[in-house]
Amino acid sequence: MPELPEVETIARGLNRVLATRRILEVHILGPHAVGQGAKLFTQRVSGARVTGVGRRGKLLLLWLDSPASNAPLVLSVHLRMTGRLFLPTRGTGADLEHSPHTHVLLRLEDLDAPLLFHDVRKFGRLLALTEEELAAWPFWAGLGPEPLEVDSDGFVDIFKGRRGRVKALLLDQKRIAGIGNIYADESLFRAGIRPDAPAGNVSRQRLRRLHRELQEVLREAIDACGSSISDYRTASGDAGAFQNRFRVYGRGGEECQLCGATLRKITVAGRTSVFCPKCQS
DNA sequence: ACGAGATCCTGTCAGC
DNA sequence: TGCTGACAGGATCTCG
Repeated sequence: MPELPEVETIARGLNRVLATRRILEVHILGPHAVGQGAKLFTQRVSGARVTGVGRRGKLLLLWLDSPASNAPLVLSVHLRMTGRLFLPTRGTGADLEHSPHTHVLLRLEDLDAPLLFHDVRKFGRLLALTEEELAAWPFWAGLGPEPLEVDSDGFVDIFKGRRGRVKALLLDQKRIAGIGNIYADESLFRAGIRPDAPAGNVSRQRLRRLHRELQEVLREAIDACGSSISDYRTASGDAGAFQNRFRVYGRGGEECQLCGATLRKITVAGRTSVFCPKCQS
């Protein structure tokens, strides 16, 4: 599931290859993938030049100079569960160009391989927006701070006086952007906080530790090019490596690496959550 | 303000 | 072998 480190890895990889290139052709094979309708999307993206690729939360952002618009446009891509935006190479994903799960195909100047949007579960969406439209998009406007930019005090304020469970707040993109199930569970384990702890009951000191551990696990995961557990791949189609360093995610029933206790699996905020009953309180 | 549950979607896997 | 049901989860919605 692409979360902040995975989207960051894809953005960096795509930026190296796509920046300054012009999009020559737009092929929409699965119209559901384009939230605003295929016609407007194609009109805006065709002929546009990519000026840069970035990220905000879990959103992948391609900045465009488009002949269809006087002002810059942004191509926003939310990968949700199984979405991938990548350039197939001979070794990786070349066969996916003709996959029934490839919903958008972009041809760029001076690139043999097309840029593919591939998404088995069809939850991902692409939007080509003006900056005004982006600013007016409720999801965008409501995004919380970036976890690698928010300072300790700002982070602690997210939880202060709240009755919700600490993991539910971590997953809420309006409170803090870019965290999903993997990095919520991993950071809570490292900070010694149960996922179902009421946020208001967690001490300020412990929340400061969560801030440090969250930033640390995100940086480690970015350095490892993200976690590949099912469909996620980097922009060039390679697997990430952080899945080999999970301490709790996906390990329910196994022994805790720190104390040997059996890791418990519960549901919090509708998500499977794994934690150590001895190390996390 | 919060939580629980349903929704969307399909590949994978356990169980019979 | 082949079927069935559970499961995975990000965002959004409704209901309590």
